[in-house]
Amino acid sequence: MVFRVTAFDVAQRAGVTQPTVSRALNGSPKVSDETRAKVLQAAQDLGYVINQNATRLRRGETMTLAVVLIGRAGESATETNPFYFSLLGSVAAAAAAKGYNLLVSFQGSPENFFGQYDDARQADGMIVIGTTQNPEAWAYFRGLDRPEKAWVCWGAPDDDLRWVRSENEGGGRIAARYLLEAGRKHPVFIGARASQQRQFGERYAGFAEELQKSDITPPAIDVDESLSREEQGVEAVRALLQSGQPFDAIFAACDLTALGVLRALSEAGISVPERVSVIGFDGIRAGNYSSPPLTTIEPDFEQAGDLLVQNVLNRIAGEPLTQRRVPVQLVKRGS
Amino acid sequence: MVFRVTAFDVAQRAGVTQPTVSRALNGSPKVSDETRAKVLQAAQDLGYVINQNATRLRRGETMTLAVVLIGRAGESATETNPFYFSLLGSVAAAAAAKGYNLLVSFQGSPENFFGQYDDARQADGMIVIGTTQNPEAWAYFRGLDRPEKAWVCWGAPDDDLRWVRSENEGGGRIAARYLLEAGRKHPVFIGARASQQRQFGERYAGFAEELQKSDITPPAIDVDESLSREEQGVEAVRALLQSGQPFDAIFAACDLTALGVLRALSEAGISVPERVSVIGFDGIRAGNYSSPPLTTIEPDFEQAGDLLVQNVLNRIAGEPLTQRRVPVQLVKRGS
DNA sequence: TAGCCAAGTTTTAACGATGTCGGGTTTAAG
DNA sequence: CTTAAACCCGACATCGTTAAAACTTGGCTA
Repeated sequence: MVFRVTAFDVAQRAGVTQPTVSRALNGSPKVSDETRAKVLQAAQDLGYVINQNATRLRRGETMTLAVVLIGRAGESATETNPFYFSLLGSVAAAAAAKGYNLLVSFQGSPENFFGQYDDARQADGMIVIGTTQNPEAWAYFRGLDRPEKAWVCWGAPDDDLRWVRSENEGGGRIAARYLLEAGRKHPVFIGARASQQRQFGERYAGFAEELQKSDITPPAIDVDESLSREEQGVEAVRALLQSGQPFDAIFAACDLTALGVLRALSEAGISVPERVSVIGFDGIRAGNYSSPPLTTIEPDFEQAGDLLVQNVLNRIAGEPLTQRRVPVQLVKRGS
Repeated sequence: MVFRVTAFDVAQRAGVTQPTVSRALNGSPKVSDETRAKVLQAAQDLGYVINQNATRLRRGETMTLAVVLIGRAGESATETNPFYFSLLGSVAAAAAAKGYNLLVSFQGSPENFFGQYDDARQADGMIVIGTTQNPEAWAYFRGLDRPEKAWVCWGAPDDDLRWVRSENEGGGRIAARYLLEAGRKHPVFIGARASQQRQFGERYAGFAEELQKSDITPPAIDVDESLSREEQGVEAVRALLQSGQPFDAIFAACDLTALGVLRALSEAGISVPERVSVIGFDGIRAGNYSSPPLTTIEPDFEQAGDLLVQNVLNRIAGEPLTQRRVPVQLVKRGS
């Protein structure tokens, strides 16, 4: 067994009692500068590191947030969407800035999440990030609006959940203006608009609203939500081609779908962006490597992380959610 | 404050003492079936969930592993390489299977990692995943081979660190055979072979060894390690073209580099795979979306996670590392 | 000089679990 | 019928910290 230095050891060396060490190190005002200096010196000499478990037991808080990543049924979130990695990185940065640790889970049934993290006091709050393509996972969080439960989610299939989301309508409008400026006359939306994915509906709404100003009513190809996002793009393009309706631009509900769209168009011999413009939503890295590189609407990842963390901290403090919309911007690439 | 049920409450309801509750729930043989049933019933009635912090303080172990993700200096690991997301997902699955929680960090100086996680008893062991392009971060782990420190890393710039790696030489040989079978006569290796990235050197070694059997000595384009992996591919192709040496196949040290290679070749008007075959290493998702889709050597991610976790558990138990090589396989796509 | 206040400490008591020890019951052996 | 060995379970100590209460000082007021 390895020898560990406790606050008691520090106290002995500094010639004070152990609680004084605690107060000195925690910056309590009720300790003289002289004593504090002695304690700090002793702590440094001995290489003292606080035992977080003792603090947590005593204080009843963990300074830890749990992040639960939900992929499609039977699939890890890593396979479902690389977007989540960016989001996770941003959440990690925001949590670290606030002094919080991050516990992540890619596994387990949602029913157990609270037992494992919240009830067992492993985390003070919980951030849920996942695909709406896993409705069973979300079912649990629906109606879990009890005040003592501190959680916030990204996206969310329902408006009444505690979500943080992109400025989807604004993003849709940006996409519309971009396509109009590129001289497109027949834009089409592809995405699971009618599904549980509220964000997609919002994206379409902004898109349609903006185009309406130019007297264009963009058709929307609703897709089969049981397919992967990418396959959705492929299938939608096939359906679109078969329908025979004219189109010269596609706004895909998300980047993975847009990549599927690019593939399907390429296979059909339709050149992008010459004959058809394609724009996605999310700003995933793979969009850089497609041919042509994917133009997209990208949320401000840093703010996304900040808002998720800030809002869950609000919940922990018993306060309501504050800002919940993440601004987006157009990233022009080649499509 | 929210009411929480403790083992003491359960004990009262079951009509036993609190330590008996502990024994009953932990499956101690020293408790009668009858008593155990009473305790279990009481626990269920009250919705008892154990307080992990108390257990951890008492037991001195946390059942938690820390994962530290290291990106390029000033960059989050999420930006550096999407490969890490797959690895993280696999580690999470393996840890969950062993009953371990996962604490992740994308931040902080390596000097603080042990203080934060190991010394403060927030984690029993540590898994370091990161790019060799951040030498300062690795410097700390060098020489940190003290037996009481339980850590394992992916990749690693030095052979004497506690690493887990892909079957790099085997992968190099597979790449070589693949290119030979495709009828290629002038294969080239692109990658920071001479850098601190040991894995790249191994990939080249296997590649060269296998080609040697056909009396081919593949040239290697060593690249500037200060560039991103992708830029390395771009620059290497430019250098290659400028040198005027003939080539009809490229084995890139990693997928991001391969994607850079594809881009540079495309810009130079060289068709893939007609004039030049390209093969990468890592199996990142973005390789699916390039044009053409990237052929690559992919490690078995599940095993990668298992081995990282297993080896760090070995370290925790004071045992040596066991299997450390992750098998790889060829993923044929279009390049 | 008694009385009081404030500052700085020590004392004491948790937080919620686990492990050791020992005694009381029951069962089996003598 | 006694006695020893299992077998259970309760009492108590403990992990390392923080918070509240009690207690010293010294300085200042009345």
